[in-house]
Amino acid sequence: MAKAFFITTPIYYVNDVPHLGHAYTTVAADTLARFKRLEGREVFLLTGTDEHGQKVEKAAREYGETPIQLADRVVNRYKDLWTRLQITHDRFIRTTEPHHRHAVQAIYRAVQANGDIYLGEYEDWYCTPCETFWTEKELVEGRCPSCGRPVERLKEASYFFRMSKYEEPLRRHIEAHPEFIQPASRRNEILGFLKEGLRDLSVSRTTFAWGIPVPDDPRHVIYVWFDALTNYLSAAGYPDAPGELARLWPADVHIIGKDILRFHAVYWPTFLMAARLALPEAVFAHGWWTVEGQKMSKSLGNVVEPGALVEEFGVDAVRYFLLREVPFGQDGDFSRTAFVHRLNGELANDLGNLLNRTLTMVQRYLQGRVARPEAPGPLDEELRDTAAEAVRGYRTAMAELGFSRGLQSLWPLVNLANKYVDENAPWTLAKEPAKASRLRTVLYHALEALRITAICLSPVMPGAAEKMWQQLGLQGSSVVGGETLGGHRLADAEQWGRFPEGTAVGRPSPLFPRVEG
RNA sequence: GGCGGCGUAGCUCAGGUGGUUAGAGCGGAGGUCUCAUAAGCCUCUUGUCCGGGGUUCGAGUCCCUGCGCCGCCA
Repeated sequence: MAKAFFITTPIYYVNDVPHLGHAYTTVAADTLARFKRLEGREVFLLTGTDEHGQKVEKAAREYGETPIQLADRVVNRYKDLWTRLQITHDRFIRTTEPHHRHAVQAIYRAVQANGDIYLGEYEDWYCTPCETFWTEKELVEGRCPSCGRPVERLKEASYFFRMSKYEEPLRRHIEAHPEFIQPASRRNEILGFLKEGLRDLSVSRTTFAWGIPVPDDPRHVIYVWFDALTNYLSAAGYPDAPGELARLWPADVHIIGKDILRFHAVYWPTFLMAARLALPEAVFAHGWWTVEGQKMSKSLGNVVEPGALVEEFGVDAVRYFLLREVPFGQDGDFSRTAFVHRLNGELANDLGNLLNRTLTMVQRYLQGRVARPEAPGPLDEELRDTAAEAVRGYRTAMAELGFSRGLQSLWPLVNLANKYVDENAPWTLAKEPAKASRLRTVLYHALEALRITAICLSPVMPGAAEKMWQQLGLQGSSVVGGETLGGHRLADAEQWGRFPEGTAVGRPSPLFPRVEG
């Protein structure tokens, strides 16, 4: 069976309330998945939740629930949001699944069998009331960052992973594979981190119980990152479904936020090396959103709730803004004015209005019927060539996860189509019977630009693309559900002149109504 | 403190290996069409390219230095 294009999001901490950052990562991953399907690839998109750890244990106690009861209840916050954001994941994994537990213990044993696990002592700052170890860096003025009380130096028995052994192999791998850590600035950071030397890593804890027991020593729970990262393998069929594993692993890209880069670019690959498993092709760390210029935080009360945005502006505008506003990999700012500008300027005025005016003219001047174009003149050829260039730029950018560049490369086509309509003035042609053939040609080409644009936009704005498709009178599809438009592929956007003659276009209806600032 | 990066029009940013009048989008000013979501289209607007020094026939682009900002690490 052919290798599927395997994309992952992180698994999100089940007890967190989903915010803009979660939505961003997942929308980006979904867009890449849809783009790859549009290219004709078989895709596997994985997301899920991280459900172990002390915080869940503690929260459950406060609610008078068991940890799994809590997880079962709050996991729906993510599932519901992904439905609203039209995420087309193939699998939603939870680390509390028995299969995952089995996989984590299996990879632990594999690492152990390789001689890379040993018993040692973990020492750090400990807060007794919170039953939590903190690193020097996490302390706030030398006190517990959670409760503010004094901490003490404490040791506990812990199993260690011989990560230091893999410092050099990892460095060589990163140097030999420039695409392994993206963007390049993050790659440099990791190389810098490696330069200071890798220490062995504590991979078990005894201070809490809610986790996966260490095989043969159940007093210890496996370190949360060892547990969490393994989801990428357990969801892919490791260790008991070798056929599925071969179809999926290695992952083509782990899409993550920059805050968890080190776990993915250092810990994870060294775990895999020790378990004698292939490394993922790439880890792509995106940036962070501020809100109205300020850091998002609970205390500031400015946490953006993605569901509310979708409610107010629609899922397509939200997805578009997130991917268009900021080059993927860089930090960005989410502001209401910026959002409204993008929505009104690019989606309503440029794109939506182009669809609307074109369809109105086809209805009015051609009785809604798409007719065969005559031989192309210079203006027609310019539009055709611009379309080809737009799709080319789009395709290149999207394949590199350059979502913003990908969308940007489409707009010269949208803008030229508007200009093309103005220059050819169908409303004037319509007054002269002798120009009937030219009139049909001009409207045909305007529709053709819209057809191509709809195909290219479908990974980013599935719902809007589908509405465009329907208004254009083209054959039905279920883009929102993850299908491509009418089964159309990117190849269909690369060919000019495929709009079927005789099509009866639909009634125009504003695609993106303008909103008030 | 160590390593890395950045500082270009009001705003956000492009500007491989140095070469004629430094660009885009947004914003702002004016004009124009009427098919359209008070949309579209056209024209125009401004830059000590952070400061200083240097290399060069020639530097936004290379080197040194100062200032400011950011990231990773400690």
